[in-house]
Amino acid sequence: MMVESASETIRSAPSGQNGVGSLSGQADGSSGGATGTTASGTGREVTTGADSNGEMSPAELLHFQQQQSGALGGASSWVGVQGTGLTGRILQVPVSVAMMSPQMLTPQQMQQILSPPQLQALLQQQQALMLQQLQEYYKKQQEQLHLQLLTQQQAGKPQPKEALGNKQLAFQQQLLQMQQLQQQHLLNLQRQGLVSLQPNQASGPLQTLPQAAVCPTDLPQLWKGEGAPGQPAEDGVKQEGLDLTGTAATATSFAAPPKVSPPLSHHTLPNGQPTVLTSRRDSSSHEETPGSHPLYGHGECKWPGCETLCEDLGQFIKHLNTEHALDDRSTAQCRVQMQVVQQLEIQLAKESERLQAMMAHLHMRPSEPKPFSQPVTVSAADSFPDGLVHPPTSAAAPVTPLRPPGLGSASLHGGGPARRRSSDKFCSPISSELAQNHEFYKNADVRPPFTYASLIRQAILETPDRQLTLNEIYNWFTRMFAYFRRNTATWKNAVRHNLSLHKCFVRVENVKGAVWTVDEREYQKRRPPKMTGSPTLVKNMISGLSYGALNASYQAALAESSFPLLNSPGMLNPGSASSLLPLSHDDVGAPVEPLPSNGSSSPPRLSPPQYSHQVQVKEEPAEAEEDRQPGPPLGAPNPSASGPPEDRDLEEELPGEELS
DNA sequence: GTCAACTTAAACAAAT
DNA sequence: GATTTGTTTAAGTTGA
Repeated sequence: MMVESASETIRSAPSGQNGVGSLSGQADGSSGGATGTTASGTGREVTTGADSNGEMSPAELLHFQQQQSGALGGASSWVGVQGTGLTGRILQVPVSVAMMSPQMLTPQQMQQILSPPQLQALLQQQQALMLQQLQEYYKKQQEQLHLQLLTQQQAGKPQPKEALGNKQLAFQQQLLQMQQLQQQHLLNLQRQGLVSLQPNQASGPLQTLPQAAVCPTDLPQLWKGEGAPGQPAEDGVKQEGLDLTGTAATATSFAAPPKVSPPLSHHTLPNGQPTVLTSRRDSSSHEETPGSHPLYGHGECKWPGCETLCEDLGQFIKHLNTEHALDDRSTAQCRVQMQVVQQLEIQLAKESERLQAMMAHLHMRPSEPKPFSQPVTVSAADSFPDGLVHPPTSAAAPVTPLRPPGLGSASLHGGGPARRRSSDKFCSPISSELAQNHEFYKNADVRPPFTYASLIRQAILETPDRQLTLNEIYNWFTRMFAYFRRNTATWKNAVRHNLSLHKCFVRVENVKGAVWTVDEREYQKRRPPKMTGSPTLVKNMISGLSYGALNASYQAALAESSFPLLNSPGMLNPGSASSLLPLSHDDVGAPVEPLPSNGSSSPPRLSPPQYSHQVQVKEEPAEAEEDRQPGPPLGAPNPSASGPPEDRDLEEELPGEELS
């Protein structure tokens, strides 16, 4: 299908289509096509801008910038998905081809048709053409900007400093993006095997663009001393050669995982991201490490594009002073590296903003933006949810309740019957857990780490009269959990199954029809005897629930979840006072699912009116508690009691009762 | 390895 | 007759 489509596109390409579609189709389906569209638009826009007289309104400029951002976004997505060389190639090809039109041939086809020298000549010609257009465009833009500045100054209406700065910044970013496109284009060609970059093969235009990118303001010191803004520093350009190309490759390869095999060229990509970091250190804390050098590591020079082996630091220093002295070439390389860093910072800001938006969307109460360099640390004293600080009523599964709901690996769309085996019986009180993470479950498509039985029980107990129809139970599930808004047939069947299977759920006929109630005694009977009866086991559980273990588990879960903002107070605050129950042995030894106030430890308090005409459908077991439970299923509301049922349960649930 | 709890799926019947 | 509700059985997984 895709092959046919690609072939069709290829055949029709000469009639006017660009080559993006053909390559996209040939390579891959969706992703390539999408990127291709963006790249195509960018290329078209660039051409239009270059062909025009250079006049571009702010709106057009913004549009152009957005398109460029889109193209870069495509590159970013390539960064994200680039697990294989093929994928990266797929997504990158359209950018190249969009610029290589109108040949309308895939690189492979061109390789078949043309000899390598012809290919290189062709590519260089195209690059030169494209870059010439770009240069022309940017020169005009720069002139226009200068003109505007002058005009505004002469008019005595100086534009607000901030506006000017923004404009220049935008312009700078635009230039940087174009540079990246250019560099990526080169890298694409390398990856496609169309270009085997040799040290002196970096064409002039490839290097002149950075010169054009020189902005009259906002340039660091290193930029000074270069040629006047807008005037290419030809000397520096000519000397850049391979090293600059290598740096350019670095600029694009910072996002490329090392898995991507280097291009056919024998010139390997030098230092990916570490180069960037090294460069930053180079400019900031260079002299703070006398015993080492940020540009020296693993016995080789970390200068972008260098990788010269140096036996020791002395040799490296010597090499550094000779090969990377303060000259035009080094300055140009440093400049490129700065641009790389700037671009990365811009990208970081974008991603950070995106993360904030995502968190806000998920109602995760985004905290103040944190630098990503900040490690995710959880202070056990102040960050644990309340249900976590005190041993959450059970020791058996400390991790599960600690794990921010649904963020654990086992609960995220996990497959298989056992994915939710974080049994409710060993979890923190479901109601407190739900209360804490209500918004999360409500909005995140995450399976709650509770059993159907516990959820059904919770649904019933949440109602004032402790009874629900089946449909109301359904509604509660869908209302409380985004997860249950899909696969309705499955979980509804499970709900019905659980209602029928467990004796703790009692069907009651009343005026409304059939409703379901909870027999807490039966529910508690589901607990494993060993959990309630064995003091030794309880002791072990207590020891197993040491604070440190909790903390470690939670931190591990957090690290696993990659939701650092869950540490925000909104998610992990100590919780309400009601849930901050003392860490009593009762909690530990007691059943995980706390008994409601009308549980076994206390006499049945209220008999809801509806129970007067109830019809006990289910047959109680022989040892049923008719003797001790004269009334209908326990689960009747306790209006007099304050606070969540489980809180009362924790207080009232006595081991003695549980042992029965 | 066994057992209990749990999940999922499915079939079936009764009620709506 | 279609849908909903309720029951039951079976198979599989997991943790104790």
